[in-house]
Amino acid sequence: MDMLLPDLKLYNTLTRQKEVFTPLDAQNVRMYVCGPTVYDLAHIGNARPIIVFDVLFRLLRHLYGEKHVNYVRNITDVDDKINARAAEHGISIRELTDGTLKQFNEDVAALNCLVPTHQPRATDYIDEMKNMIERLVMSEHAYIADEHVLFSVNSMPNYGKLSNRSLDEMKAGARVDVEAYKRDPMDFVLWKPSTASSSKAVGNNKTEPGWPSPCKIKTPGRPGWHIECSAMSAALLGEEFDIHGGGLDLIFPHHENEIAQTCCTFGTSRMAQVWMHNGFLQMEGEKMSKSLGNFATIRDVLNDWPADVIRLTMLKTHYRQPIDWTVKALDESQKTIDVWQARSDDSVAVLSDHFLVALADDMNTPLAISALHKLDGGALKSCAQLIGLLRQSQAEWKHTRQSNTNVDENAIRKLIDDRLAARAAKNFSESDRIRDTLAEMGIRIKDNKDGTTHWEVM
RNA sequence: GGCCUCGUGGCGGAGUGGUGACGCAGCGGACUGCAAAUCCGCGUACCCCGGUUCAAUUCCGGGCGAGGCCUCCA
Repeated sequence: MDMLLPDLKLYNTLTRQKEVFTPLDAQNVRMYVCGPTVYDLAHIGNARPIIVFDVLFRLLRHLYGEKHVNYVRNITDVDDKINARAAEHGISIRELTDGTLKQFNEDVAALNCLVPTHQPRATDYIDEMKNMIERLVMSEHAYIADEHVLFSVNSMPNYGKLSNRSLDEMKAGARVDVEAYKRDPMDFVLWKPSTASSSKAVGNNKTEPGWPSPCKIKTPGRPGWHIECSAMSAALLGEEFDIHGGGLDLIFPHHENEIAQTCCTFGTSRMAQVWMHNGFLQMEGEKMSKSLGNFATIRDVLNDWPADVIRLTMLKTHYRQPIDWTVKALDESQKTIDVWQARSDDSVAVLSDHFLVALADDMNTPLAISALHKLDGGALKSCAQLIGLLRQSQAEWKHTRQSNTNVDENAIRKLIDDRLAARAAKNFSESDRIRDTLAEMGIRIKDNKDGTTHWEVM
């Protein structure tokens, strides 16, 4: 049993440096990561934070014990994009979000990600949100205007600390029209009114979702996006917790606003100790977008590549760096997994120090992977499994690989037998021709010393 | 315009104030009828210009280049 527990160091966006991580309570290490808005299939870029923080979840469980890590990844199921999409498809909002959430859970499970401790849905926390909003209004951090409730950024001296920008700078750079009811252009919405008329599909449960509003506002309304995460994290992890993660793009305004809401509601000086942000993914050197035609859902990618290949490709680049998602990189990863599958076994599990130390150093997965290349047997398997790789048996892996091509085992066997016969007759041109035929089918063969021939999917 | 990243060999990608990680590709060898796989062996890489230093790819300053955010995009 390996007893090495290296110091975990994490890069903190708040301080812009790597820091030794000390949980507020080692018996209950708490992490919150912003999850998907369930209006459509998640794309491969969405898979990056899912996988990155899954690795961190696994590492924390290793360091602090499985029962002592509390990981919350929320589901945003109230949002204008959802309303629009439901109307477009002529289905109810709940039908859309239920269906999309089911697909998301399937995709994430297929990527070998552990299920978080909690996966709260925003609509189950409306009361908590309203409660926070009322507290914020009472303490004059928020105000009511035109049936909206807005957070007053000027009420918070530290506003902008996470993204390191001052209110003056933000105003100078503002590029959007400001609604007249805002006291300050940077004030953001905590609650907004819902109107049936603003929806194109009136009736049949397709109007904007609405709940009784807080603060004696008569019109039913719905929460702003930022307040969801503040309410759910407080409800499930408390007023202060350890790690808050998400994509780089969420630093501003989403996380900045979460901090403002949470700290001003509870009178605390911080929401999370450590703020972590993953970099973005590009497709073959270009930004992924539907207009460029290089948009891929997790499902699309899973259709072409095994989960281990996708995970390894994600983890070959450090989580804070941009990734260029290419077929070439995926191909390389597949070769690597093939080799690792052949080299690993279920013998005694030993975690490599080099591997663990690399992982503990701000999740330096590229360095950890380089350590993996030097391992074999049970050590390779146990280390790889710590980051969610090599969880399939060799037989399962072989099956996974074969399922990517159309293999007809009988036909292959027949060709191999024919080739063996040709070789026995020293008819090498014929045996080479058969080998080429097999190669075209995506089958690679090896002649063993004992005269038999082994085949596998390329 | 403001804020924040980043520029390492053919490619991907770590790291370090002073013995050129690691993987892929490539080359040579063993093996093979020939291959494949495997094993062994091969690489004068650190954007440019200054500065600090005995010594800089690594620290500091400037420049050039790329990307992200400032729009409820992971």
